[in-house]
Amino acid sequence: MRADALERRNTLIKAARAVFADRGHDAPLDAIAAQAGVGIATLYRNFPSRDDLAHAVARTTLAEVRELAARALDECGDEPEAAWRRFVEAVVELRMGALVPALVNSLDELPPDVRDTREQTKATVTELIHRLQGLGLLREDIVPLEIIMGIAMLTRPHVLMFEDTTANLVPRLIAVFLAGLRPDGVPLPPPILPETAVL
Amino acid sequence: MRADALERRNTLIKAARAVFADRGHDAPLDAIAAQAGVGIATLYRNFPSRDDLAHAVARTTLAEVRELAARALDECGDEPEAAWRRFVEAVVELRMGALVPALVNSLDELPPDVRDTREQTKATVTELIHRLQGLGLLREDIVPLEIIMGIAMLTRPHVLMFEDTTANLVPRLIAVFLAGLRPDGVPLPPPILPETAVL
DNA sequence: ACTAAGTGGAGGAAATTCCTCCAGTACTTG
DNA sequence: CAAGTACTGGAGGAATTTCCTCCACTTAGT
Repeated sequence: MRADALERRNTLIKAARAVFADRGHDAPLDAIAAQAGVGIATLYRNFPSRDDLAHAVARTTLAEVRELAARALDECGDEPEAAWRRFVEAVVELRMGALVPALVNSLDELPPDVRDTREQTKATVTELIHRLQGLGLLREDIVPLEIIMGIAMLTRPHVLMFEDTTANLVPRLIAVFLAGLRPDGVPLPPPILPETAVL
Repeated sequence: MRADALERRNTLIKAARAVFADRGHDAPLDAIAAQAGVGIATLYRNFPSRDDLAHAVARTTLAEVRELAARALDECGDEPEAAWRRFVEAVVELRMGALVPALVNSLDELPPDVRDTREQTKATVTELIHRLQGLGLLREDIVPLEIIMGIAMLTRPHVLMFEDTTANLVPRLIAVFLAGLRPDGVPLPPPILPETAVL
């Protein structure tokens, strides 16, 4: 594969993540090509179907989250509090909410490698959160999935996101959510474990 | 106006709220008519434009929220904690997230009566939250708008919402959010007040 | 400098959504 | 309970959006 072609391919994946996050999984593919500054044909050549593109987005994003969780685990020894904060900030930045439709719409026929990445990411994130629970930084009565889903929901696309006046809103809401995750909060009703989810 | 026609009109508004909440403000009007179990012509006769319908949804929903806040204020004397819980539960049930696009897309040319209802609702909700802050049940470093927006974001439509396995997720996330709203949580960064918002 | 890999975007096909029209249905009133 | 009129449903053509192929042209790599 030619070097410039590979670069364009990666640009497309990034653009797709942004557009899926902003306008949902049904966003016109033309918009993604435009966002990537690339012709529509280039998109179709790289990703014959919408699902191919969605899976590529899932693959890279999940890998990034895994990477972030692994780093946070490393840093847990020294400064667990800061490590957790940085991890959440980075995940917020990734706009994971964009992944939900891609992963859920076709959980059954998910390509094996995406499925694997998902499992690995899930394992690493779970380890991180259990570690933090052990350290008394996160409440015990919550499962990792719920935390990730909460972040995903709060960072999903939103009309107001494009307004300058509310640019500050999402971080604030995340902060409240994180405050609610601390162990000194009021107890939660017991969870029912979902099978199907982003992570 | 004939009695059955009025009833259909109300059914349409409820259906529109549900469909807007589930599929966004751009949902096809046919879907709303279908959800209401009514012909498309009936929808167009009652609401010539999409905005007319959206405004009707906003009008009734905002009025309902105001009603709920007023009731919660009444009950604050006896059992403020339970009053707050019931208020939030009811607002969650209303799927306020559906309103955001309707109110924001055209804040300028919002019909006067909707604008008025919005102001009144805003005032009552603000009073309720200030009261609860005074009672030490809610943290002081947050503005009413942020609370409502948090609930709206967490109750927005979501692919997973339709899965039985995750039916339990939203209440849990709301519970975490509420826990984060309690005054004993960690302090939040200072807010920047948004001008434009649901409430 | 040559060649094969790669590109953009025009534009017809396909799908979706809009919205009018009118023959027919069913409240209401007397 | 009959008459009249307010109201209904949904077919279907127009308008819009989205898809996706095709090919003349460009450019990276050797």
